[in-house]
Amino acid sequence: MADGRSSSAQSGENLLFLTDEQLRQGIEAMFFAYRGFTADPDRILSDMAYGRAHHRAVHFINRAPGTTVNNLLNILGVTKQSLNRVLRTLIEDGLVESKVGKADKRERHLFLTTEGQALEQKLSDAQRARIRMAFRDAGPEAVAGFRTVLEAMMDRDMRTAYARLKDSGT
Amino acid sequence: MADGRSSSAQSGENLLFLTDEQLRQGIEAMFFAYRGFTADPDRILSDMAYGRAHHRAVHFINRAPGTTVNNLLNILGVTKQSLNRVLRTLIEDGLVESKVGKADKRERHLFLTTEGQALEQKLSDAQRARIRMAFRDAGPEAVAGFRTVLEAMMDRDMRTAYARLKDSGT
DNA sequence: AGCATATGTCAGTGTTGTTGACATTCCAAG
DNA sequence: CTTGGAATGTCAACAACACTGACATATGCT
Repeated sequence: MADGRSSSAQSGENLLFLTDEQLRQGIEAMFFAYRGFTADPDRILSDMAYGRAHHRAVHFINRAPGTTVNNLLNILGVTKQSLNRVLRTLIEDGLVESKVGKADKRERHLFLTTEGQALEQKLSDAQRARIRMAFRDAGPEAVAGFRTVLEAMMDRDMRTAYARLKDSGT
Repeated sequence: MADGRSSSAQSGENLLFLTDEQLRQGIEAMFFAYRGFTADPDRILSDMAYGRAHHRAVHFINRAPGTTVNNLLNILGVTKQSLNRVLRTLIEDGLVESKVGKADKRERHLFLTTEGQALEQKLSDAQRARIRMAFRDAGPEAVAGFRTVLEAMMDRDMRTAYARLKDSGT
């Protein structure tokens, strides 16, 4: 585990894709790609008073309208103080509406206003355009592999959250 | 471009993997996976006075020993002030050594000390362990697709930086 | 009634990023 | 040799986003 070539070679099979060198390339690819992944929305947001955290909130509220604060907290994996700061500004600016729950009045259900939907569209369009191009260039098999690997590197909690969103989206 | 189903259907071919729904799932997969990607090193770093930026600096200095500050700046895509703060603490703590260039004495060439290499190992091992597991579970074809898509979503600059690193690693 | 849950809020702190301004060192062109 | 520009370092101020800890309020459940 210390020679830097631990996980490769000497295994009859074709495990060359598990070389430390290959892993490191995967790590660096992930690093560089994530920058591209966020670059377009970031550019749009930097002109406004919002940041990446607002984008994430708006994205998931749009994805699951009526979601509760607690649910959003779990998906985003941040503290309620951190989320609250973001939500407050979004509500003040009229992009998000917070409705008291009917069944359980402690809960707040979150919705995008028309204006909020407009922002979500704008950000999504920019991000999707890049991903669409990347997907198209890479082809369907590559995309399937991409998704498989990403799913395999999620934490358990994230994987279930991801699966729940995925299933609800049909 | 506004009906949310713009890029799918009506194209004789099998372009269902370019549906807005599929793109959105890819986006969410990327979001959740990146959290897993950084989770293990982040845990280690949180016990020390360092953060993710220190990890990145140490990673790339280890990757290309003797690299200049300017080169590192381009790879990391941050301002020199931001990088300088990180480098200063790493140098003060004896993890990184900065040597004045021979040919051009304005340049500083960066190297990891033994202690710095130890930290890099610790962080890399944690991160690689997860990626290795993900790669193994997904299999070589999926990994190839993963890399293809990631590369396709990089900015042009990042793609060349990535390629340069990749080639130098043989 | 009493405890737990869901949410909101205040105060403080840390990491990482940004701009802008300025100093130093040094190569290279005139 | 002087001057302009490149590479680097440093200082100050600030913003975004995360954290912890503490506390308040309203509500639900037993």
